[in-house]
Amino acid sequence: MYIHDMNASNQLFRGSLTTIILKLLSEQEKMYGYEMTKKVKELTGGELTLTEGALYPALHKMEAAGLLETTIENIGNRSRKYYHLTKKGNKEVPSKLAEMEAFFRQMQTILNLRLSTGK
Amino acid sequence: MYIHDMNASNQLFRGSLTTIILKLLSEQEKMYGYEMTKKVKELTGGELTLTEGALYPALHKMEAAGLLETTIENIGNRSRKYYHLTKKGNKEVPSKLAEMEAFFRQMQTILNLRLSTGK
DNA sequence: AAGATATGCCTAAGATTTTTATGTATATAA
DNA sequence: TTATATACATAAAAATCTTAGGCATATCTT
Repeated sequence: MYIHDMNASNQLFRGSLTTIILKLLSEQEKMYGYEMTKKVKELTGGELTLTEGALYPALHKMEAAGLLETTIENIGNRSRKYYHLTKKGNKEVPSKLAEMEAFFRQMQTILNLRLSTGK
Repeated sequence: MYIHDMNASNQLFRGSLTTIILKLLSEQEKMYGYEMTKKVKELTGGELTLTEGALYPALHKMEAAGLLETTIENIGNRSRKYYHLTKKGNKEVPSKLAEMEAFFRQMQTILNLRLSTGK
């Protein structure tokens, strides 16, 4: 993630997709792509959109990198490709989250933002 | 802006440079490029690096967009190009910060991160 | 005095990631 | 029947960053 430019407020930030995918799969065991897009929309009240054009290439890349594995399940005449973390993928979860957290702290410092501690 | 991928931890996040520049200049009236790189390094204890290769093109783009204006000052035999916010640039500060803040909140929701409220 | 580092600007090639626009197919709701 | 939802995917183009320079002056070390 470099510093750059965010445009529309309903989209995601360059540089966070891998971390989001790892996080989702660390909580849910297995998910399919379309499900992830819905999940992100749901979690953010529709404010963030994970587009399929960004998601699928990222999933394929992560699979090629050995972070994810897939299993196909057929629902009636349609099939879903479920992704789940490999051992390697699992190991990367905490470090990626820590990295992101560190980055956010730094950005808060620079921008002097106040994000609710909140629950 | 979309979700994507952060690599090295010492670099900046894609999509935040414009906001950082606006914020710095909203606090300091005028700054020159090199000074901004030092400021970011200082603010983050050396953890984030604003590279000149990313910064200068961004400054030029923002100037072309009418957000910034420049004045040259000569210090001995060397010159500095100071950037300052235009009226238009000034108006964009709060909305950009709000956008970034909203984005961070959403990411916290998804990633379940806890950033200290702090201070 | 020489050499290294710091200050200060800049660009260009390449890589990466995302946007936008499609394409295909099945299922369900209007 | 038509539109929307589900579900996968790719490809061209745009955007942004990394890396790697280049140039010039000033200061600090040895």
